[in-house]
Amino acid sequence: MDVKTVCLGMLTDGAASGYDLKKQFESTFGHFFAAGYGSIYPALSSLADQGLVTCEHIPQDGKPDRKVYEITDDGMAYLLEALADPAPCHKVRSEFLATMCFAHLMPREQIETVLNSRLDDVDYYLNMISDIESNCMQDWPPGMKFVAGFGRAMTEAMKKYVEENRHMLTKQSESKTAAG
Amino acid sequence: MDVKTVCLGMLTDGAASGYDLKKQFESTFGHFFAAGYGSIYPALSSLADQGLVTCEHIPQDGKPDRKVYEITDDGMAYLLEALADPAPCHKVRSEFLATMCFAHLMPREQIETVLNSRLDDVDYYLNMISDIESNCMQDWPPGMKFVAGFGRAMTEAMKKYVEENRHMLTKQSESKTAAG
DNA sequence: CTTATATATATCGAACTGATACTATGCCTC
DNA sequence: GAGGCATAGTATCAGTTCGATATATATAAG
Repeated sequence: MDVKTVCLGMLTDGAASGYDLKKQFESTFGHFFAAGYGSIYPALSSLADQGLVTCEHIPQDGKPDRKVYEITDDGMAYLLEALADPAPCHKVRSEFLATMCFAHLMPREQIETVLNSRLDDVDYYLNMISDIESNCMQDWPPGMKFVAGFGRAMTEAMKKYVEENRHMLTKQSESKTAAG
Repeated sequence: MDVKTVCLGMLTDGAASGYDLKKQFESTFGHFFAAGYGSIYPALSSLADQGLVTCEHIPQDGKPDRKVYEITDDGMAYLLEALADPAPCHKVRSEFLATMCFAHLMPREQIETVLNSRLDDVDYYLNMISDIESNCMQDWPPGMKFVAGFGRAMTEAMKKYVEENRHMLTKQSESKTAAG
């Protein structure tokens, strides 16, 4: 399940351009699967080369052509095959936790800053997920509801844990006294 | 905070080889920051080139030399600078959730398989974290305790959510009837 | 009149992933 | 005692992905 396959899946909801997909990655998919132009455009080109999508060039005044991609029958078959993976992974890559492993090497104030920025990020995601849940939920399949709820549950668990356990990292005795 | 910096951080706990670090990535760090040989060895070479670590070749019978790396004063300074990032990220990349977005395109049985494999994975991580907490916690700085607890809290939240909400995805009406 | 934002494309180097290769010892099993 | 697997130890490589940047124009805000 790479960016290519996820783009293909997004196209089951209707034809779209790379720009459209990017917006969806930023809003709906952003909290569990990020992708930038550097992944999306090559993915769409490759899908078109393989005949899994068709591409219609729609000219526009001044702006570059809009390239609108649509999934084909072959593309649908390919997608269903990809969805048959019995054990799709769920990976976390956390520079935050990596940093906190070395909290004993950091001054207390720096630790507080990092923890606060994490909580800011949590609020950002909770807002994003609220938007998903309130604005667009009607037209979406039940899977999206499950995924949004998952994001909310995990993000709230993160908030709770950080708030309740941050004191572990900021007991005076630990900061700036690596040698003592 | 890339693999290089994390390796450097690990070396603050004592000199180690690439092989040693890999074992630590698999056990202690695995649940939030994965890295394979393809990242670790180039990272250590690069750190040595920059003078952030020293490398001692220890010959062995039959086996290749053990290359034991040790952090230098420059390396320590570099690490402290890297730790000063005020907003280190925490990213999720979930093929699992991406798959569940398209659950309405999958037969019910396939969805069940995916959910069960997720719960197996959850148990695997809970065991890993229990090992961390019971075996090695004494000698470790408070940051590691925080990080292990974080992993436990998040993994338990995931388990709870999946168990309580999986029914959303497997109502008969939704499976195999994308056209109906 | 300048700056920012939105629309829309595309590329590139650096980083990372996952698999594989190579060598040697030891242990288990058929 | 031959084959397979685990452990110890190194290393590389193709394919993906990330993050930043470039190009071009319209429109809104200051």
